[in-house]
Amino acid sequence: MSTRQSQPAKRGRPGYDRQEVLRLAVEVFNEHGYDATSMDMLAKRLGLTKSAIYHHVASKEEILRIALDRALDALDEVFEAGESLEADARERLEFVVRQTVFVLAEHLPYVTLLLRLRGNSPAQQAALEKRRALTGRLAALVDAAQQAGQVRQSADARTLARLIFGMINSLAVWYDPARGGDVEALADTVVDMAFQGIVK
Amino acid sequence: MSTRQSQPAKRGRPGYDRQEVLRLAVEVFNEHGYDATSMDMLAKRLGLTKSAIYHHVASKEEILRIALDRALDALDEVFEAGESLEADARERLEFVVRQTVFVLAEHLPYVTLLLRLRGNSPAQQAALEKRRALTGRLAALVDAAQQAGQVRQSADARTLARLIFGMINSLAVWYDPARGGDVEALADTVVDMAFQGIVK
DNA sequence: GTCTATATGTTGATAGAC
DNA sequence: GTCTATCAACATATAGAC
Repeated sequence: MSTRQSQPAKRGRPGYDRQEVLRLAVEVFNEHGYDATSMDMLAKRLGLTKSAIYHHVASKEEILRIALDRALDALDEVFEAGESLEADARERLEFVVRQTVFVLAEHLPYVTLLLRLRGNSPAQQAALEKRRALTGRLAALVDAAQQAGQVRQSADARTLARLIFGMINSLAVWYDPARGGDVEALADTVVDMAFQGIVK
Repeated sequence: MSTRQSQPAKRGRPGYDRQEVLRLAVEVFNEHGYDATSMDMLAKRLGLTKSAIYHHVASKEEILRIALDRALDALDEVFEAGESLEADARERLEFVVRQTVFVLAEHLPYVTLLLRLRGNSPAQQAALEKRRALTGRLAALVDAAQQAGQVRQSADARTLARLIFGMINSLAVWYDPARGGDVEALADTVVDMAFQGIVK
């Protein structure tokens, strides 16, 4: 993952690398919302001055861009893997739903940030566009399962996809990795809820 | 609802009442997020200056408070009605799920605002607290249905309640009252998804 | 009921010393 | 790699004229 392990004990001045700045910045963004977070709040969390942050990153927006890419890349990988599975439509769909839960749980802060965007800047708009694309891909998987007679057709694929994502994405609101623990069980619950609702 | 109808044709100066200021303000809040919305943006939407707004409302936060109350009151009514229904646990739960969809559709901008809060101010924190209370009440309804053997017990009531709300609340992200149209059908879809997933 | 003008603080970002 | 000092822009809100 990271190219170098952090020093065993970093005393005195922090001496942050970009990874650590990113991690803490995303934490603060999620506490107050990206727009409501000032560079000074970031500085206080890092134990630095505002100016010092600009040694690590070019701008507030750059931090956001990198953080969003991390979430989007992880989600993209899930679809990539799911769509190329040698299995029937229902199994491909189930794979994507289950793995998306794992991505949410594993990269929770980054995905949370993604899910709360309003599109107030270029970086935000680009991310929202990619989110829409993912919804489209989920809808395509649902549609395939409908064509195969494995999912009921009383509702259209896009609506079902949105409701499924709605369920999964709600994890960002309430899932606490520190407490929750058993992600496998959670993924089972989500898959059960989704499928026993849409399977014919 | 309102104590007086607006004039048939208001030419020239707008002459807003609080209702209209509220409606437009919530619109702008939802476009950019509450925190990222300045009084000047509100002013421009209203076709007034910043100062003029303060004739209608005491502060930016007051607008938020009134808007949130509107959403919370509507949701509260649904639970009040559902909990006092003379029916079995499953029917009470279904009633609340269905009616909540209607509330979302009818008061969409106000509920959307509520669902996007981060707790950055007293008014926001108070609203989040009330939201948590509603989740608790939904969990209680799910729990009752589990006790009655009408809902499977492989997952705990709170998790199921959160997933159901996650599904419903996602409407705020994608439902477009101008296009969508048939709310009855949508409510049916949501109820079907929720129940055929959790009924034993 | 809206305006201009202003008070007072905060914003993201830069310059330049150490 | 962090600091102090500073900038222009913008924030919420108020005072007082019309």
